[in-house]
Amino acid sequence: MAKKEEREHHKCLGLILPVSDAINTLSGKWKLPIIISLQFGNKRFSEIAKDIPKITDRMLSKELRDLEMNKLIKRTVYDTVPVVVEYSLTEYGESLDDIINELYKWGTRHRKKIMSKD
Amino acid sequence: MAKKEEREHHKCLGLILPVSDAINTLSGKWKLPIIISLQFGNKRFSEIAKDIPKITDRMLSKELRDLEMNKLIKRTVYDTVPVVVEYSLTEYGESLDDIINELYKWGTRHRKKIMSKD
DNA sequence: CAGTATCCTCGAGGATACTG
DNA sequence: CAGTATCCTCGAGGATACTG
Repeated sequence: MAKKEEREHHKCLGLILPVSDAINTLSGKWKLPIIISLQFGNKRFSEIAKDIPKITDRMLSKELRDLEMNKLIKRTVYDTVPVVVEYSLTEYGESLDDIINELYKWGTRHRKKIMSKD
Repeated sequence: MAKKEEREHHKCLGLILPVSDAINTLSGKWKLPIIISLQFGNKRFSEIAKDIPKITDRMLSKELRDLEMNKLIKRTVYDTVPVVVEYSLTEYGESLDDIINELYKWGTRHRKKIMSKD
């Protein structure tokens, strides 16, 4: 009967849609690396830049704005002389921890697999 | 002392590099949706296409080849008349389960957050 | 230090038509 | 059914120079 396939398809869609949402919000080379850098503490623009290999100022600036709009990080300007700008994870940004951990575990194994082969 | 920052930076890099590897291998709109579809059982080309909203034949074909090259899925041709082609997850592909689960959990919450706001 | 402005490349992804 | 071939768009991301 076709009923079963239909039910399966709906269960499948129920997984695909949220996963696609996550992919869209976290897409690109830099968003997760930036989050990871901030997991090690609040940081200033140039400190994040130093943490992430090959990122350009332009991309860092762009992605920080994007992450801030999505409430994943917070930008704080301290009214000192000279001005200090600090970025930090929001609680929402911290909730990415589990995803990052799983990506880390899988990526580590994958890296080994690739390295050993070629 | 600078020693501490250096150590922190290395720990940070140790996370960023494998995560970036994972991102590279799984990049794009379609790879994880395809994997998810195959988590529900072995499927034929057109069955996967039906599962995934908006994917085109061209992209499905391209991504299937890519996933096969990375040993995440397996393509089997049955020598029947007419020929039947079936795709399945490899064990390695199944190891993406945890990542997908975390993305699903986070994506579900994120979806709700977005929906309620605008 | 913390960015912005400008210009550019290239590849992901879509549209459409076709095939053994 | 299971794709391939061709053509095209657009935006992610890089390079470089500049600024309060």
